[in-house]
Amino acid sequence: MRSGTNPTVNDVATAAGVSTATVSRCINSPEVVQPDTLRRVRAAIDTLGYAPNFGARALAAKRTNTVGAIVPTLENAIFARGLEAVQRELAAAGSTMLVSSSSYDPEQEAEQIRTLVARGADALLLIGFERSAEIYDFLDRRKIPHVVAWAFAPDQPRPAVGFDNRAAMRALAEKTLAFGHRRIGLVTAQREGNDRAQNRWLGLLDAMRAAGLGEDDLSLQETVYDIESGRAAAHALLTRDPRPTVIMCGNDVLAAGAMIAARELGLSVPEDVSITGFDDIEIARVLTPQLTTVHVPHREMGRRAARMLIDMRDDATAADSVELGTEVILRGTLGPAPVTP
Amino acid sequence: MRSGTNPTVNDVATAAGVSTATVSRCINSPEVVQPDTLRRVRAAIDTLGYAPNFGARALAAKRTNTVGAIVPTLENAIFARGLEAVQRELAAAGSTMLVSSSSYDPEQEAEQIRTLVARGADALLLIGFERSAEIYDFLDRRKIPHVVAWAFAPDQPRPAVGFDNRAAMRALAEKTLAFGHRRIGLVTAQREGNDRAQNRWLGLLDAMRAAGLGEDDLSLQETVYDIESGRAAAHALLTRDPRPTVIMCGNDVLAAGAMIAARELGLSVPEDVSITGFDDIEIARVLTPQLTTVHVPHREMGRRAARMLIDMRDDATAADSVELGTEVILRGTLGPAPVTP
DNA sequence: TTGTATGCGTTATCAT
DNA sequence: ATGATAACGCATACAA
Repeated sequence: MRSGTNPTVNDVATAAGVSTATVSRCINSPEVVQPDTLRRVRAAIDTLGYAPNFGARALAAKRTNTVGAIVPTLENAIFARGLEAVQRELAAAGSTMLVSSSSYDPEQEAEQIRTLVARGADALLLIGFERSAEIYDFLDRRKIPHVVAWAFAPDQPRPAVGFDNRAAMRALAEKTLAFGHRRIGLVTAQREGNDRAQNRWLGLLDAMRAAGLGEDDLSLQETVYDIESGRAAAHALLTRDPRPTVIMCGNDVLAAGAMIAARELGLSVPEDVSITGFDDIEIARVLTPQLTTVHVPHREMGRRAARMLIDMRDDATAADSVELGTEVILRGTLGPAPVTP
Repeated sequence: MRSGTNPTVNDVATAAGVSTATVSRCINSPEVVQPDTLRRVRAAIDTLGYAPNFGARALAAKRTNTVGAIVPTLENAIFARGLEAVQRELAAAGSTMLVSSSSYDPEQEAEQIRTLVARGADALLLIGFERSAEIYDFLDRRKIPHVVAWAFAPDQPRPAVGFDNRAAMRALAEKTLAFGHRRIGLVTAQREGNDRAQNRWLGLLDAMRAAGLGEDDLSLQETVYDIESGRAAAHALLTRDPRPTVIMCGNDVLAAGAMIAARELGLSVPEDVSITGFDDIEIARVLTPQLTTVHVPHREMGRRAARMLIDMRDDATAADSVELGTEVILRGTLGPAPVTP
């Protein structure tokens, strides 16, 4: 009994009276070994408390069973919920998830992609399409399977699982316009380098143009994704003259901030001003009144992305992109535009 | 030029006209190599696009520069915010964070601990003290450095960074009692296997006893941590006769659910019923009125935990536990107890 | 300061 | 079905 150091295949092999190769087989393809020896080996593994060494395994098998996920932020139920689904699905397939968050910073994202690849990630989950050609080149040269989630666009060659941000926002904007709103405020994340934000903005413009409005009818504030910033941005919009009759927000978190801004200014929602969000996370239902938003199937997206990642890693043949549907959820924060100028 | 396969130390060594050992040194302790050769080697690394193989490195160095973190859930700003801090701090020290979530399930947590250890995690971040002796034995035998976060108790031997859940809840309860509340409802997570929930409950009892109340004055509902469950649990408490004059919740998410329940029942907060939370996450400020809660320094906790993990991994000498302070935040949801029976 | 040589623990190839 | 053995790519003790 060697103590102090962990048991190895060798120890197990000796204990079970077989070769190391057989031990390895018992672990990786038990179906090819005789039931009898399998039992003996497993017993040895148990009594010795053997567990394969990760590094050695990765070195020999050229695979880590690890997939990396890089999200813009963890502090947001949107990605957290999706990631939880990713992790669950990966675990079921024997893989582990490595996450990191880029703080919505392309530079950091690039660095983290490199780090995760260096850490031996077999595949990568990325959010949104927009990133530098260098990074995509890097992934392609290294042949790292990767899927883009939270975004979908028919013309994008890379495997993706997501939804059409532009169409979804357009649908919401059409409802909004149908309520008679003509002076529109938009609180959005920084659009540069963020195709989701960009497309939501474009979707809004689509609807506005179809209704005979132009960019002049839109006041816009770019900000980072947190409640306080949403509040500040909405405050700025709501103190303009003329005041927008509706504040559409790039996500529910910003919308929650906008609700606070309205409260501060003594404006009632939706009588004085309407507010809309995007994502339909839990916060949408705790606001008073509840938030009109776009429902996005985050869990489903996470699951599908994980499956795709696993398939791509095993098959190497590029998977087909998946487009998921979204749904406009009408709740109390969206009402008719006030008639007063 | 060998194509199709990644360059190795050997390739770099040949290209730079040095030995593999020197290449290794250039990467791991550049200060011991001559500036001139260092430059040559770095040039070779660049042109070849060399990156160390993770598995080989882990195998040879017996270290992965990876630390695992297991949290009860990712779908909750509480842990998400802390984890983001952990990740940031680890990254600064050249380590990567492996996360997984246990869904508040001890069995899953145990399995994930084993998985992360098998994945070569150098150290582990755990939430709360309470887990089976087997798991602690496992960690001790394997000599896996680990720190417990989100909890602190003077009598606990294991390194921890957190706060005194019991004292914090007691402080909040004292404020509540000072508002005249005598019939108290508690919505808590399942206490068994969750020392945080357990201690918050005990803290409440401490305050109640000090005020001359007993367990009879407390109605209690155990539930899982999400808004809908919080709503249901609070609904159950609020339809009891006599109705509690305050619903204290194990965290802000449950409190958000309680707010919905109150709204459903046509009860105004805090005129008809007061509500309190715990954690002070963003949701606390978007509720109307804003939520009275206990502020917990999540980011600070994450940072400290990460530092501790790194120190323990490098030093092996057990670090000292850190107790962080909390603060009762009085906001609109806590008011005087209604006088009507 | 640099090079040589060996070990790290597995998996996979090729026999048997 | 099982065994022997050669990679796998790097770090490091030891030599020079």
